[in-house]
Amino acid sequence: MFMLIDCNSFFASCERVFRPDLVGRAVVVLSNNDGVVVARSREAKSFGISMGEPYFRIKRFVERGEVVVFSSNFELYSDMSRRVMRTLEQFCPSVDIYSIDEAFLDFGGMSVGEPVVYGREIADTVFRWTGIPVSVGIAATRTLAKVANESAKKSGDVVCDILCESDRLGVLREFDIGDVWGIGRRLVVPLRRYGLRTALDLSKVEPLWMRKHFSIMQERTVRELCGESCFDNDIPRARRSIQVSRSFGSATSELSDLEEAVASFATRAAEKARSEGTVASAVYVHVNTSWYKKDKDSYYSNGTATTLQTPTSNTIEILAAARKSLHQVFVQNKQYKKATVILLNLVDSDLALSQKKLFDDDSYSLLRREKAGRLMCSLDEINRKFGRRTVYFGAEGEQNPAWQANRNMMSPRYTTNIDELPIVR
DNA sequence: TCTGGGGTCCTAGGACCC
DNA sequence: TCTGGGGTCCTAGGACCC
Repeated sequence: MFMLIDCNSFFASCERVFRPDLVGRAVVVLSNNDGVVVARSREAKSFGISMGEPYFRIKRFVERGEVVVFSSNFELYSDMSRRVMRTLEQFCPSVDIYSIDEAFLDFGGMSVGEPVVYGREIADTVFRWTGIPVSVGIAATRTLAKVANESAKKSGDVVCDILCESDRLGVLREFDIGDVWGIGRRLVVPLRRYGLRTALDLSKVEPLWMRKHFSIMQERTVRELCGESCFDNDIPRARRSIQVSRSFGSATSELSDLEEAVASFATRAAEKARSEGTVASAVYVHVNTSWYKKDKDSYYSNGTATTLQTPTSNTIEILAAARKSLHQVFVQNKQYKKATVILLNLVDSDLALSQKKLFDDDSYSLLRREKAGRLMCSLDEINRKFGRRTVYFGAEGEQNPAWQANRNMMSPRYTTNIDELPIVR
């Protein structure tokens, strides 16, 4: 038995926890740079605001006071997510965090009494302890648990249980094939051509036919819909890449601006790698102009990777590689709107070091690497203790440059910053 | 005027090996 | 007419997820 716990309108719900005056009102949260809508409360959905809708198109609602809008406050959402996940751990020994707002509880063959009652108890507790409303889907496989969760949300219930055969068939029959987990926009088109409309239709397809015409992933989806668990023994592997990218507040054609932006992103990526104990083998840098500008001929998008001689998480080495990549893709007279830095082929740093010792007996270079490693540790420690950017690299430039993203409507970091705690009068 | 960020996996094809 | 068999590694592109 699996339970999928999914937070309702997660980012919007986080904002409402500290703004009870917004309960019952239409709330939306915007992406970075206040670009598009990424979360909507139920009330906002009823205004016809869709996911990914550009902000400027819904601004009129905001100006009329009908919709309340927030810039994204990831520090708050990450902390609230952590609280929700901690709560879930009280209820199941195996909590698989699938994204910032959802987790699979894997009960295996464990008995929890009446599943629906247990599911409701989980939802009640999460709400009482964190203020976040959740929906619960219960089924024999992860894909079916996703279906059940959607179904609960659609019907306005908190819990949907499709463990028994008749419930499974009943829900699948009403479930659109395009909403099935693993069936995206592109696959829906050919599937419909074969006459498949609902999740039930999909579940009746011969799995091997599915593999032949699509891929092994879709074959597994079909099996999962029939109750055969195929995604349950995923060993949580360390991620293989780290990406940091941002759209700019305003476009720039200056190499020096891009150098600063890329250096900032590369620094952030290296910090992430160190915190996870991994080292990168290559640094990929990508830049592009705006896709939406009228003059399509001037659109430019290009990226390239620079290989590191020895895999590393040392900011100094990563900065040098990122700069080299940037210089290879930069061209004059383009209005750059976004830059991306990706650390590629991440491997465990201890493993990489022992290999290096095995094949490289240059003790001087090893000593230098060790010293550089201690320097990075000290940087991280200082910034952790005294706040981000207490010490930083000159290459990152000053605070608040032109390319920095707009985030003009951000709520306080209520739970993570001592100066921004909510005040109760 | 104004359009996000961060991941994963699979497949096909080419280069190369014996 | 007919053109081996079995592998690895890498990359680009396409699909998916939230």
